[in-house]
Amino acid sequence: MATRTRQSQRRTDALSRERIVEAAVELLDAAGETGLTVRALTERLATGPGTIYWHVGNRGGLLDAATDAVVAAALATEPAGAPDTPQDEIRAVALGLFDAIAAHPWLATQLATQLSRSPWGAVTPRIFESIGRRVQALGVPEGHWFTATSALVHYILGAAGQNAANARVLGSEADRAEFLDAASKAWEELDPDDYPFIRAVADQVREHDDREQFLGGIDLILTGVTTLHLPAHDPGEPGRRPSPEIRPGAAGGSGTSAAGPRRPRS
Amino acid sequence: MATRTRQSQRRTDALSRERIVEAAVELLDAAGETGLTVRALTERLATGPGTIYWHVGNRGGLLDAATDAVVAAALATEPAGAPDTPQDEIRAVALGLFDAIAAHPWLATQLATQLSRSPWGAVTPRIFESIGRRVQALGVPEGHWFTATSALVHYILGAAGQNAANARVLGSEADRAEFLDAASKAWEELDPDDYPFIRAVADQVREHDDREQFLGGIDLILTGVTTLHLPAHDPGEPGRRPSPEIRPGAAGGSGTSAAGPRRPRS
DNA sequence: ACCTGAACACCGTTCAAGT
DNA sequence: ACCTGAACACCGTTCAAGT
Repeated sequence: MATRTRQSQRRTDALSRERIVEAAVELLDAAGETGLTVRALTERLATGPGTIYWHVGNRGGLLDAATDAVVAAALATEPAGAPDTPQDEIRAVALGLFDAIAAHPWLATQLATQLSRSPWGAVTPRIFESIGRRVQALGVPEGHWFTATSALVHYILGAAGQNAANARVLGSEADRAEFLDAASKAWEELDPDDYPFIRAVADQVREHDDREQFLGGIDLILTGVTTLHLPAHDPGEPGRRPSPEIRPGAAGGSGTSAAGPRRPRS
Repeated sequence: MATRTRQSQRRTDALSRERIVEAAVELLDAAGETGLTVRALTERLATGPGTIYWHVGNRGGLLDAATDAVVAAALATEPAGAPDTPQDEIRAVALGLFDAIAAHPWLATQLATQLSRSPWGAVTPRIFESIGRRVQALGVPEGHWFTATSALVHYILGAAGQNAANARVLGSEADRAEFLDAASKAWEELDPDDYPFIRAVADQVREHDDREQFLGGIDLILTGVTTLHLPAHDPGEPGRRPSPEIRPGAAGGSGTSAAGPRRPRS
């Protein structure tokens, strides 16, 4: 399924922007960001560079379009039917992005780049909107909407990217233990005087389950979100608690584990 | 101070790895990641490409070294003297990275790339270690160390990167309102049916203060961290609260605004 | 409207040769 | 040990020319 040799037989149908983007995603999946070159695309689609530029502008536009397509597909898998709690929906959206980034590791860098180039580009608003709406639904006061959504989105993209980096190296499931072992070995080789924390945490990393760990972070932030807003709180100064009391049942807490994500591997 | 024309006069002193990295940082600051080319370096240092490769290997190594140098400098500015709470120290480290990324916008993409390529590279462990040690000091149970540190680090790098992207566009302080205005205008132009959340949040963004907003996110996560671990909690399943009760004063709460960061602009 | 392909400027990297 | 600079393979992009 990977190496369709399309280049020798002549195309009869017209080339479209979608077909070019599709081929770009295939190249990116196969060889990462550096694998997407105009020339490689040109061969795969049996055409000339001019065609690419006519349809998608330049390489940057192509990367944006590929990113957009994959993220849109991931976000489109909305929870079918059953009305979940906002927390569960946030977990579902987060896991959807987590899996998309695991399947397309180039997405991580691409999304980060897009966020720190033109934050109001094509894909980013979609992600913000999807998470932000659920933050609203949690009952978070308006003054915290942006902060809470930012914390969730940045964690999702960052943690998923880091996971994809690990996952990419190991291919088969058999390599997994070996790789994680090597990684935590590398950690343990760091100077114990300079890196006591990392050495202490190395064992946890070796034994953790990716998705469970990821969701743990989501729940941590959700707990912060639902805990932080107090009745007598001034929204004008977000994130500063004027008093140390915490209202217990705020907006449902972080998770009853209901509609919990399908258990991952074994 | 920017355009020292070093290229015409002959060097008398030997070239060192540090001088090359220093020049690389200058190029990156001036023209971003694409501004760092071996040829540009070659001109600035009045030497040939062979010299660069002899000292630093390849372009990737140069980028890593530049990132490492800037981040190390940012982390080295540890709180002098006064014994702060772990929360305040985390805020200080976070602000240090925030400012470093604001001063060197290319750092954001670079750190993200480095994290999602070899997460156990050169710089990343330093950041993890710096934050992780304070998470330990908060009294977080060992099972949550990695999750809590990940949430903080990913938020810090992601939010700082997004801020740097905004800040870069506007140069002078006068442009600021104009730019934020344009940005939130762009948001408001989005289809109201597809993007109700973003439209609703646009005004907040226009009026927010960067650093205050950033710290709000830190406090939100810190609240989650200190709230989530309950006495009767099983560390084996991180992030899932077995019961909806919340212990009030957990480990100090999120912040009394003591030792608060120097107030930003006006 | 859509496609071709030669051509251009630029890039990272190598390496034989110098001191 | 350190530096030079010509050379190579490759890249994104343009554009006159075709259908």
